[in-house]
Amino acid sequence: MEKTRKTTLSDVAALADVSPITVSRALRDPEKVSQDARARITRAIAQLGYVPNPAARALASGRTDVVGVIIPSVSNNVFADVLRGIYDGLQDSPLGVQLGTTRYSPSTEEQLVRVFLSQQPAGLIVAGHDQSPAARALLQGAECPVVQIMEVGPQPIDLVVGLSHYQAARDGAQHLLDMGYKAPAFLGAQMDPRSQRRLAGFRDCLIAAGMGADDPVVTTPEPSSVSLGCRLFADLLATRPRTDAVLCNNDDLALGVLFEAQRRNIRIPDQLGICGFNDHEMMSAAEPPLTSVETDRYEMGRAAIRQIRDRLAGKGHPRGHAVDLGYRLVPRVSTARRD
Amino acid sequence: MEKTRKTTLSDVAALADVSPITVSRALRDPEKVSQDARARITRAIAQLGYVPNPAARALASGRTDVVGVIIPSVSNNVFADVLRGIYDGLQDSPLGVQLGTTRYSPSTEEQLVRVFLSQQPAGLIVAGHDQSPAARALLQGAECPVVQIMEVGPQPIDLVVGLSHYQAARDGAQHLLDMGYKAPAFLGAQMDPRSQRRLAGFRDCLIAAGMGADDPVVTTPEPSSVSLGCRLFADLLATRPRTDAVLCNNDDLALGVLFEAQRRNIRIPDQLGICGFNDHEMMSAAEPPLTSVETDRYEMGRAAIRQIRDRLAGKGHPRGHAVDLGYRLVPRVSTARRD
DNA sequence: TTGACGTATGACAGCGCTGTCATACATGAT
DNA sequence: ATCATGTATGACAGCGCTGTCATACGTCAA
Repeated sequence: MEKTRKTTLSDVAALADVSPITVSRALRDPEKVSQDARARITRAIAQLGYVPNPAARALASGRTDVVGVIIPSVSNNVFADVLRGIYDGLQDSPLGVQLGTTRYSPSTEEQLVRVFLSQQPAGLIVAGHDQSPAARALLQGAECPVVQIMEVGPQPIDLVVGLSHYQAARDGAQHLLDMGYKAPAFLGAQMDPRSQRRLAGFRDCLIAAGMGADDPVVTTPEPSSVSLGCRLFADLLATRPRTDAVLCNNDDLALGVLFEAQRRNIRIPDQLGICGFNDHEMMSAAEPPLTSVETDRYEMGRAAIRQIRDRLAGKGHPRGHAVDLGYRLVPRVSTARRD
Repeated sequence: MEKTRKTTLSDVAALADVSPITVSRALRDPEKVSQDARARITRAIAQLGYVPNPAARALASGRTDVVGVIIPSVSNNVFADVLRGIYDGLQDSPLGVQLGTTRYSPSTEEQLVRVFLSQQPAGLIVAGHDQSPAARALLQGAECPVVQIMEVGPQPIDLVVGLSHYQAARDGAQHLLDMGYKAPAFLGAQMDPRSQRRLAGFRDCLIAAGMGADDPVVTTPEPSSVSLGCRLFADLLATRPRTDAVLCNNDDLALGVLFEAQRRNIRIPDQLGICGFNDHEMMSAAEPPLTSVETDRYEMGRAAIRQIRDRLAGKGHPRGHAVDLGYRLVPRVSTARRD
């Protein structure tokens, strides 16, 4: 490993005929440096191809330009959309992203929180409200802004951007009843805490409608997929053949249900109503188009970053501030039963 | 910002009654420290809740425990799978991930390469072979292992894990001809360099079959989606009504074609053959199941990390080593034309 | 003229860790 | 007894930057 002796601040300073501190200031706070010096410094930087060393900056200042993002998984397209929002929100800022995935394990999450906080990040984004007590304590003591995303809930750690999964699912279930379906069921995979809340919303809707005796629910802890939607729907039909509608925990499952119904010549929406969750782009393209509960994952990421940037700029919201992004039921043909 | 004066190596050293250097060694190279000292140090660390400062380590050693990953987009499920492989490959290692997205822009990519390299990463993973000359030069001069993923190609920068998109698409096109389709077309979105290579494979297959005169290709630079598949297919039918098969640049488009065909009562596979690309999980679940060219995105991520870890451990492959993961045509009902 | 104040710049020390070299002692071969 | 070798540990300096305080020089009101 031959060291090429990277150019440093001092090299730039020497060439620009100022002290290193002035260069440092010119980089971070150009206002504070005279036009003249700034011009010479800029030229010297270009000439030497100087690139600052983030580790040195972090060590000296105790801060970094990295936002930690801790989510359960990258292959869930919900989080892919959130990440896209995060990256777009970070445009034209010096901030970068360090990403960690928990695989839905609270202990992994706790470890990631510990590691990320040790890097003294500019901010931290974590998914959900179900951190372990130790992780919560760590986050509570963090010196940087912390944003919990995906869900609004009681007892925020710091900032929150999300929606009520309970209400969203409850509205989805109500929609099925409103459209005249008599025996709706719930299909769920990957039953993480948010999925549990959605299930609770479904159940409470049925109870409120006087249909609480039965509990038409098929779930599995397996990760969600379209194939799994096919299988769960098959299981559902085997045990509850009179089911006439399904509220799916997410859109992948809903798509699987559609395919399985097509295979069995079950007519959508007359014999079976289908409602998904999140309103992924494909839902409107399907044949027939599938009803879903729209959530704005992209905006969730953007808003989270906005919270952090505002806070860093000193004009942010105080602790406990929550943004409820809401949701929107998007009725399509798949639940438009003709009576 | 009240500073709580983090506990440092020296604090641990004092408590364990050794010098700071011994603590440092105990952390990085436990073999080199006596049983006895190690036990005392471990106890002291636990007692003080000591967490190392990565910035200080990076500054002193000139290295970090971060692997930079530069990909075009996170919302493309191809890259989501790759990322999953990367994270799984990083299990039980001290390495973390810093993720950057280029949005398919070479200049953004170049900037990310610059920024990431300035952090002196443990390794760098970049998608594709189409970096700008400046980015290539930077990567060539990098002191860390660099892995180009997705695609095998000429003139690797360092290490490569990928497959031939040209060949894969050519085989997909040949499959359509083999199944008796007479007028296959190509549908493409997001025409990045890899897509261009796939298109070239399609074209060369037709030329080899003596069908080169016509050029049945509909593409758009828009990002891919299921809805876009519907639209491109509609466009295709409008201009080339005699088309009897489509090779899609990816699975999203293929799904869109399926839905649009269903809407128009076009029978799959007899009136229309459909072949996707990547073989995303949903392809086998569709009705009818959709033929696709399988690529192992997950393994691509894992293998890339394996290359880096091996290299860091000193037992890696030399510069220029390429792993061709291949591909596999998975024929399903959507191309099983009955003659 | 004097002092108060604002602006541009610099000196100094130190952030927490590791690379390098040195030291102390034990072991075994000669 | 002598030396080479190996093992466990430590001293020292410094990685590249920034926080803090100090300095030099102007400007303006009294």
